[in-house]
Amino acid sequence: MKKILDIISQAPLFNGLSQEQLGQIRRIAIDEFYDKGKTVFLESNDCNGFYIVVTGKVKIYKVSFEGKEQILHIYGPGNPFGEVPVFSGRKFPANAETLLKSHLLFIPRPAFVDLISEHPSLALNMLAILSMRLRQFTVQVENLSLKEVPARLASYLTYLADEQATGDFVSLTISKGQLASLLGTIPETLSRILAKMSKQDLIQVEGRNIKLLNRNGLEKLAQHGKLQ
Amino acid sequence: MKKILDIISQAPLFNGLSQEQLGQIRRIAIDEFYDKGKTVFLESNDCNGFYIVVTGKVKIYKVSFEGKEQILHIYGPGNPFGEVPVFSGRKFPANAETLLKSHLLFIPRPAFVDLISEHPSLALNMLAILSMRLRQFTVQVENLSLKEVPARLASYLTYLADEQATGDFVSLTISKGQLASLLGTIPETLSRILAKMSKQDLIQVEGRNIKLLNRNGLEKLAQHGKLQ
DNA sequence: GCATTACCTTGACTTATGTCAAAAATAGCT
DNA sequence: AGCTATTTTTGACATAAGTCAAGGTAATGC
Repeated sequence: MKKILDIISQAPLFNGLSQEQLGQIRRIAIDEFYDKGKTVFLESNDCNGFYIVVTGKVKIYKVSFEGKEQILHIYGPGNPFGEVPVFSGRKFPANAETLLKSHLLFIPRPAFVDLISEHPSLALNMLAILSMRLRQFTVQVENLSLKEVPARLASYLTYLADEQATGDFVSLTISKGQLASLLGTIPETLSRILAKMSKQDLIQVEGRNIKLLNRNGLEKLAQHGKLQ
Repeated sequence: MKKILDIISQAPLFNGLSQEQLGQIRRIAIDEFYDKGKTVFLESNDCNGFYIVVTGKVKIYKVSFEGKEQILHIYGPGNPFGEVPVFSGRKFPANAETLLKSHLLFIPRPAFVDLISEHPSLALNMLAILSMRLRQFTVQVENLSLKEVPARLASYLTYLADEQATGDFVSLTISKGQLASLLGTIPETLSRILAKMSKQDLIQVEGRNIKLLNRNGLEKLAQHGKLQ
């Protein structure tokens, strides 16, 4: 119980709220527990609230008619998701599924809209979160439309290295198949490109652990490089 | 002067605001006038406010290292743009350029943040707008990653027909080159696909005017069809 | 009205990436 | 550990869409 309040108190969405206000949030939130690989919602579902990840991991994704999947986001502890229909009405824009056993909080729409109307800083926090997501989407569209798969991969690897702050060692937190889906490609293509990048001594792959051997080369590739 | 207040009073962002509040907005807004084809901002620029289109048209776009352009949005009268850095800080996520001679309002960040803190409905309006944009981005990512160009085009044409509510006649409001950029392709490819769709009696093209001859076929193509 | 520019179309060619199939490696389970 | 299921890799092949280049059409300005 204490742990939950810890996590939500550190979430950017609740940044700057008082203990009293956090208590209000906790009181309207409903706990939901999911096993790995379970659907949280589908894009056809109606929505009357949004979710926050307490523990675990959730992917937000679209699927084509032919069955190809594109991951839009992967969210971990502290991240809210499914808020779009709270403010714009209508259905969810995509599907959500757990990647791990997960504990989620469900925040019902009406109670949250009341809260946000009372607390301007909550509204500003939510505006900041949605703005960050718009920013991420512009990067994703840019990557999909203007860059080839090797550049997207290089970009992801250097991003991960920065995030994990573990020097030139990176460890994937998702399977390579899921990474392919996140990068907008398929496992076969990703596998081939990892092999090529290894052959050119840009990286060294051992399962999910990847060592970046030539950070500079990767960054160039991420911007505009070709892989021969 | 009266006309400007008319336009901003009808913008979804200012939905439900009183005359007094609209007057406040007008007072903090700064008029800017641009010729066709002028840069409003670049993604490297710092931001201390956002814009609203009064008249004209603005494209928001990214450019690859090789010079290929991807349009993210096209905004007309009443639409705000460039709000992302107002709430998330940092630089603009993309570039903005006028497609027509345009009259814009620039809303300085500090004054707007004050207003939004005072008026919860303004905050909720902005949340609704950002949510709609996130929704549009999920569609754009889906289109780029999971659909081929013919499907994207068919999707755009049926969308336009619905929006223009002019039966099966559609008229492009942008050049075919810009349309190619919006769909994430190049003019040559778009031209070929328009020719193919004409040959299959799906559409009939005369300059920027397109007649949809087989709405059902186009809708099927938009979902999962192949064009032979 | 004509010239200049921008826009659009068509053709021949290249290439990145997807498809299908099968083998290899890894992870998970009893 | 040993077996199964999943994930990953590799190969041969197909194809959508990009590149380069040239010609045609439409629009704009003097």
